[in-house]
Amino acid sequence: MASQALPYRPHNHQACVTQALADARAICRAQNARLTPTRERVLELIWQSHKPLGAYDVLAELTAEGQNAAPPTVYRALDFLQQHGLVHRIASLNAFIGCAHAGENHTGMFLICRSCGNVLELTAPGVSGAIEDAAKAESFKAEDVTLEIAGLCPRCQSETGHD
Amino acid sequence: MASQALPYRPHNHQACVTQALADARAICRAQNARLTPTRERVLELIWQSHKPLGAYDVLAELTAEGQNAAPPTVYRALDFLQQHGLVHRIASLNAFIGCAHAGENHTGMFLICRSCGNVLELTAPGVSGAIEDAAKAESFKAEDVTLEIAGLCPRCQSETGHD
DNA sequence: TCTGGAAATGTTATAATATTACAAATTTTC
DNA sequence: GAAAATTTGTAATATTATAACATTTCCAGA
Ligand SMILES: [Zn+2]
Ligand SMILES: [Zn+2]
Ligand SMILES: [Zn+2]
Ligand SMILES: [Zn+2]
Repeated sequence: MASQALPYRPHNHQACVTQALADARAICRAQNARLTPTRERVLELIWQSHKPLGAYDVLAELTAEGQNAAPPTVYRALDFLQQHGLVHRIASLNAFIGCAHAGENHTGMFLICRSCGNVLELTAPGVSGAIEDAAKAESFKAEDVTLEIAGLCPRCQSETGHD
Repeated sequence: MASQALPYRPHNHQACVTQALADARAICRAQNARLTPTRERVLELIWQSHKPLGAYDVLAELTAEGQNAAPPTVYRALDFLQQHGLVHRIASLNAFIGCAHAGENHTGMFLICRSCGNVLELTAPGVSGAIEDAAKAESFKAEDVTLEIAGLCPRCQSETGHD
């Protein structure tokens, strides 16, 4: 069996964060986009863990740090990060998570554990292909796909199984 | 080419509504669930068209009709209808639409036109299968799938093409 | 037909998420 | 350095959803 994906096992998460920030800087530089301090800090907060964070959770952190922040501060930063493919919004949770495939052209598919809250972002060509085919069969021009699967991650399945 | 799906062409929509209500009554009877007047009226309002309706749109209608309605009135009715598979919530729109496959065991896939607002609910076995495979590959136990495709419906594509 | 419990509804208040509008400051471009 | 564009500050408000508790309606069993 393949080793479990990152969110599902202990790992040096700081490495995830560092890598994500480095990627983000490179992507913004390449796109001539300004990763300002607030935007970068919001991205870092979003990457705090593999669990999605609500906009108002981000806001609370910024406020706690003494930043002069209001809802538009956060939503603007999140809009910027979304537009540059650095974070995703999870519609079924009204929350945001760092993109695990920033820079790659991809359709995110999210496995959301209802027990521990961790989210794994996948790129599944088979799924994307099947979706495109289904849309094409209806002559529908697909532009944006929201695909979110709620359930139990491997770790949480085994835990309940041991009760 | 196959004829276009219902939402995308003129049709006797009242027939859709009548059928949906008849199906709902049968399903509730079979499940020993009470399709009370408010619940039935909410379902009928949701079926008003093939465009999703917000909870507060429903509320406004009920109020206009002189019903003594508050947000919980609507959300309770919607919860009931969702639980019995009669309506779906579209997470990316915060809105609700009548289920086009009530009674069938299905995973809804929604094609949402960003221009006209119509939504087509599909059942695509190929897509469901691919999603299950992808989840299984991560040892993830999928329980609930949110699949919403935003784009342009056939009608709206041809209109923009003629500009 | 009474009656006790369950289910549904009424009512008020509030929580949680997101946007509008306009002013001020900063950065970039020329 | 001035004009233009972008970003940020600030206050108010819109939109979506839920909590909490009282009241009513329904229905099964006595
Ligand atoms: Zn991604
Ligand atoms: Zn889990
Ligand atoms: Zn359905
Ligand atoms: Zn359309």
